[in-house]
Amino acid sequence: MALHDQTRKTASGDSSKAASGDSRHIASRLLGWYDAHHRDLPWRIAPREMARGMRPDPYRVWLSEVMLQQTTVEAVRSYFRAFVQKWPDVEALAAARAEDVMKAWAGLGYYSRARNLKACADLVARQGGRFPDTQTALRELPGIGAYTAAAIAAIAFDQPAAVVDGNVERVVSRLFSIATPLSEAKGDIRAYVERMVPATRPGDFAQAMMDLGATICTPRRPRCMLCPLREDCSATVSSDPERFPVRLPRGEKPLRRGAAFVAVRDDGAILLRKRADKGLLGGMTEVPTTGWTARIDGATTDAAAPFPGNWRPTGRIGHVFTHFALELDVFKAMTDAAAPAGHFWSLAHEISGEALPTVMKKVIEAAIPGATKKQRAH
DNA sequence: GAACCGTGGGG
DNA sequence: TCCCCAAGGTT
Repeated sequence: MALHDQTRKTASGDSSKAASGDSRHIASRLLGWYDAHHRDLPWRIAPREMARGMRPDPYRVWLSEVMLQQTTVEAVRSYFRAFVQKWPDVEALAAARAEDVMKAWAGLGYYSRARNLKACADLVARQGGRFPDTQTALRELPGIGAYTAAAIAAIAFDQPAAVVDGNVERVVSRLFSIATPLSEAKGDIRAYVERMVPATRPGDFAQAMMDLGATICTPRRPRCMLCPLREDCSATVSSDPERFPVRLPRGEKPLRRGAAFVAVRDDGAILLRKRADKGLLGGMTEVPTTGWTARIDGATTDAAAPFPGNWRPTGRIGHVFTHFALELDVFKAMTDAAAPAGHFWSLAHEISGEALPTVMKKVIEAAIPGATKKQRAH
């Protein structure tokens, strides 16, 4: 695969350090920065503790890495705390009910991660409770792809794996001013990283790259003046770092519409049902809705309501998913009917604990303000 | 390779 | 308000 021209540049006598591609130099400088400026994270063993021989718990590394897929550190913190408190090790998670795992994951998004997490825990527990320590073996577990396998191998098992995530892609594409679109440049970026990975402290190197991307080499307004790789970076020297990485323009998000039905019993219980295990919001709980392309007219509404009743409009909510936006007209009715097949009544004090994705909490809040908030005992 | 799959925060 | 996009994986 075609590496960029940094090798040639160096060989042809470019005396400046910029874009010199001195991989060893970059790694050691980055590790020095990491020792002083690393973030303190609940799943991380700090450099000083690593030096005293402490090692991260593979279970916690795995759990955090899955939670962190396409998700910010701040969003993950409270979920990670709750998970390790409920399920301290992989055997505990394997013993848990899948339904409870979905409930604990509710709100974090990308719910297939939760299903794969549970499936992975079941597998690992069945095989003795130890995670595999190689990239290849890790890669075969559900929910673990190229990135996560490399991250676990490096961080938990001290292996010199090339860990390439969005942060690393951004840092490297700036270091070498990679002008080809990111989708095409991934191979080159990986090759650069493979050369940079140090023989010692590969896990800290991986985390250092990601910390650098998250705190210094940010997508917008990078803090180049604070960057330990400033003198190695072609983007700060010769151009505008915000230009990299180059991304292709994305398409328009279509708008879908539908109606949602909040049936309320006299005691405040709400009628819910479980979604199919696969696809959008798979395995999560919802209130009954029409299809999400439906026209909002009387016929559609009556046909899709869970039962005939005095459905009254009570607002409209909007929600944006990865590849479409959704508007739901919310209808509400009081009833004392029995739950139709496939549905169940959730008592008022249970609603906050249900496996409700955010869009469904919005729907319920539109009909009954405060219904999804945790009740304070008094 | 491309589509699908959530949510929240920053600018 | 709107746009960007984050420690990606699966099909």
